[in-house]
Amino acid sequence: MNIEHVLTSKVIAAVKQFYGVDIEAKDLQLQETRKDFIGDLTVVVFPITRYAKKSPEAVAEQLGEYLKRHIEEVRGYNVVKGFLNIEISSAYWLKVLNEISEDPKYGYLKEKSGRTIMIEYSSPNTNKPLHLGHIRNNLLGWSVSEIQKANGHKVIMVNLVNDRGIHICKSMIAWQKFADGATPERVGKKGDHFVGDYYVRFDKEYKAEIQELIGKGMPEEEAKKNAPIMLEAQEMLRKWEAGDTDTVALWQKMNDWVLKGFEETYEQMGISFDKIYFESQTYKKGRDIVLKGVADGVLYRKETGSIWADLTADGLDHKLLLRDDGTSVYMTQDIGTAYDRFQEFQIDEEIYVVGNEQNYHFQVLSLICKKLGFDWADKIRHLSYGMVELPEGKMKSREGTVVDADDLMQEMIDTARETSKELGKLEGYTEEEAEEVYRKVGLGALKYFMLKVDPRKTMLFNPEESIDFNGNTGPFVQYTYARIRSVLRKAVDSGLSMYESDIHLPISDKEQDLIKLIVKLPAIVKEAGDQYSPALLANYAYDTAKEFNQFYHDFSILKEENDEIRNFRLLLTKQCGEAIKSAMGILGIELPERM
RNA sequence: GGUUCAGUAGCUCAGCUGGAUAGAGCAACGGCCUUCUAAGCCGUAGGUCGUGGGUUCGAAUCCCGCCUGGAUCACCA
Repeated sequence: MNIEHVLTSKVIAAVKQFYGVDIEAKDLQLQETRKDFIGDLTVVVFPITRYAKKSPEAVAEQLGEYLKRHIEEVRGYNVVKGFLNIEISSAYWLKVLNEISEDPKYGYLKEKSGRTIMIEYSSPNTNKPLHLGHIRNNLLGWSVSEIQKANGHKVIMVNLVNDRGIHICKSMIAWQKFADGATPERVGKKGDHFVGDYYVRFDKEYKAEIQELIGKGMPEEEAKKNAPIMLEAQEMLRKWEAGDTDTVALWQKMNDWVLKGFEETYEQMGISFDKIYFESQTYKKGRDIVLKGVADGVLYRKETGSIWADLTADGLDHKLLLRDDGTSVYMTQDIGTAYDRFQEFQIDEEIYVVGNEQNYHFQVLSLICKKLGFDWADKIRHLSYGMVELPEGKMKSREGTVVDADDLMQEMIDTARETSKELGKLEGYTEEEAEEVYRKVGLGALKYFMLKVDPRKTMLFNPEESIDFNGNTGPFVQYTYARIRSVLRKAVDSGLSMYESDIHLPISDKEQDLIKLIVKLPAIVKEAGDQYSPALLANYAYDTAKEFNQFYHDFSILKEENDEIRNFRLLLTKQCGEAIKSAMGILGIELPERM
């Protein structure tokens, strides 16, 4: 039984006894005592004052006395204004620490919730490589999935690859015209980068043609529509949709190159999927559902034949669902795929990890699904995240200010290598072992930097700062963990055993603070799950690492002469490492044993 | 204009289901390597929590107005 529950129930009992009023746990405010005050937990008594008809101080005093008498673990209390600060005995914290040490996967909930959550993330286009924005998406999607798993839910991670459309045709046309039979293998380039180059090439040619037409006196708008290369791309899209054999074969070949490239990127990033959907196979979906919606009178048809949803009653506009020619649009597809997924899987929730530029889309999606009468309409959820900006301003592919995902990851690893070598770390490691550490540190820096920020917020990615391994960064947490492992290795080497700590000596405040942080982990995992926010876990890992660093600095561990104290500190060190490992592991950040 | 998200130290971010004197890191300045990893630790300095009202014992946190910035409002995806 956790001390907070005990306190809560006893306070309720006391209020009942003294003031004859029944209050509920949620009306009670029990919080951690602020650092500047003495105590561990604080009851805010202001809300109780109105039943008691006494001053806040008197109420606090009365409750404090009661708690001290009735709860063994309560060692003492003090009252400051309306705050009752309760001091918990060291014995309690030691007991909890011992309990935690028996849990091999501390921080992960053991009981299965029985809930299944589907998470769709990444969703790349197959015409160019992944960039900085995708990195945030991928890391968020992955860590949120892991957080939900840690909360005992079953998670199905899916990726919906956008492998069709005019943008793909642009790369295809440019390749046909300018590649002269080149392939990624022959050129020695990653497939997604290879294809992306032709996408850029298309844009260059397209712009040149527009200028040429304008030079001949054509208005800009018209020139954009009539540039020969654009007409070719549109023609290619028509051929693709008609199932033209050569076009489909080329499309297949180029998509395979790109997807192979993506696989490498995903692997380097440490993410994966349970199932991959391709838009080329799903883009016609949803049509029947929409037509049924018309029959049911939920949707309406215009004279020209197109089908719409009227959302003006909800403060939104009219939304197109089927074109005049009867083909689907993006929204229609999403309705269709969602429908299919709820048919195929027993899922209790579906989360889409998509940038906030699509907030409107998802608002409309859930509204229309509700109108269509689907009972799963309220089970879909948009995990919206803000854009990633650069110090110089926005990323623009046309202006060449895009930060490429592969390049960035490599740059981070290179910097980790340089820094590590400069500091003369990792002596005695083989080249291979050292490389593994550089990889963990470089990627850890990137991942932590991205995940520590509240997903909803637009974030600024400063490449230089992320490579600076000081402060609130992944490498700092990793470094702390490496030191913890080092201490534990040395303990083993010198034959020190680590048994349960049943010391009766009082432990210091610093040590108690550290235990309290360790104890908090499961609550943080739960909260992160409720809020779909890895940021909480990242900041928790940092807080714990920082607290450990102070402890490490102030107290001797291995050199402590008193066996009981040394063993206690070793156990504390070990569990601190476990807590950090769990938190970082859930975020998808690996921890090196040395660095 | 409609919808929506945000605005906290010079910079990047925590804190937001109302609670005590608003916290970190970076940058600046000053200390600490004969002692378990100095990618570290300690200290100094830095704030009208965008703004004006309201709700109450109490507001960075909740409500309303305003200001500023982002996103979005296609027979694109």
